[in-house]
Amino acid sequence: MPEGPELHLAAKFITAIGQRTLFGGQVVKSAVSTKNPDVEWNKEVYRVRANSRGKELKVVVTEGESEVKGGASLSILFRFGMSGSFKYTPVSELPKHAHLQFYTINEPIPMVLSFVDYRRFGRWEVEGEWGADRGPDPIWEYQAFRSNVMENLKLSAFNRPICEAMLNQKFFNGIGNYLRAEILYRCGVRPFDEAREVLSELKPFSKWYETQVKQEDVKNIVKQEDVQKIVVKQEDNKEIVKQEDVKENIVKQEDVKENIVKQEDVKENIVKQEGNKKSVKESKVKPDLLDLCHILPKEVVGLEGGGKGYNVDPDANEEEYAAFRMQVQEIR
DNA sequence: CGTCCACGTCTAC
DNA sequence: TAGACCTGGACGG
Repeated sequence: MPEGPELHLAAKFITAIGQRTLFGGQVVKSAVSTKNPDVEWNKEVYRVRANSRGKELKVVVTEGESEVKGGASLSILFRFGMSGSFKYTPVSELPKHAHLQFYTINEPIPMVLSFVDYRRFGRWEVEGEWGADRGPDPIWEYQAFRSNVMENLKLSAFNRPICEAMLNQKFFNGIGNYLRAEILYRCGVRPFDEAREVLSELKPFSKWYETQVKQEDVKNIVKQEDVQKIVVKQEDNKEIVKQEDVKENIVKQEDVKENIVKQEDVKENIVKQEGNKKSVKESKVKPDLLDLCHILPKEVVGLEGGGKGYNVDPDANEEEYAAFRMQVQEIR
């Protein structure tokens, strides 16, 4: 499933668990996982935490009950492929396709944190570094992300339709098939316009982001957008997002100047254009395509847009944590 | 039963 | 720039 936001949620999930839970023993690899390396790690007690960058996630294990200077540690870099996820379950309910397993100690019930990946397209590398061929994270390194695109528009990577260029992880690390479709849809850019042409029109520094930083008004802008944005359910989402649909439906556009997108077959998902124009006027600063590469993933993660999403507050109390754990034993 | 489809890379021609 | 790499769910006959 995983695009940038899901990797980020997975990292938060792992870290939240790691703050409460002691792990111990070996890191176990499933017998069927032959392409991925063994993880040489066997400590009586260790901690886990994780962080993510685009479509990569790093798990760090450190020896002992608390992180001590000079203590042994090891990091594992994951790419999730099409179906990777982390799950936290009782050992007695070890998920099918759990290809790498971290076992707890001292929990009421023995628990296991697993990298689950039924298609096995996912990869991990021991002590792997962030992919040198992958760009900055649009959520957490927005300025760097934007410059990386704007300063490289001359490259042949931008010689292609914007919808293809947006899957290039060298520039759009964390953007996948679903996000690129949603982003294009939201900013009314025709998917098959040349990337260079679309992007050359943008400012090197985001007007939207400047406004965001300066004024605390931002919330209002975001709110306004939220009000008339249609929350597309995952199922409906798939409808729009299929490549074929993109081709067939988004290609027809009439009033380019006003960014009016006519999508004919995407019945349930048409945002009324009137509403759109209105919002553009009211909010003055309309997020551009690159802004949306920042905003949309952020919304998915639940940092914006009304407190939806998993509440993985590391400082939550035990009760909240228990509830959270029951609710979300899986984050993709 | 069968065919198609899936939030992603990889590498071989 | 096609396949290859995988499992399994949805849906058709």
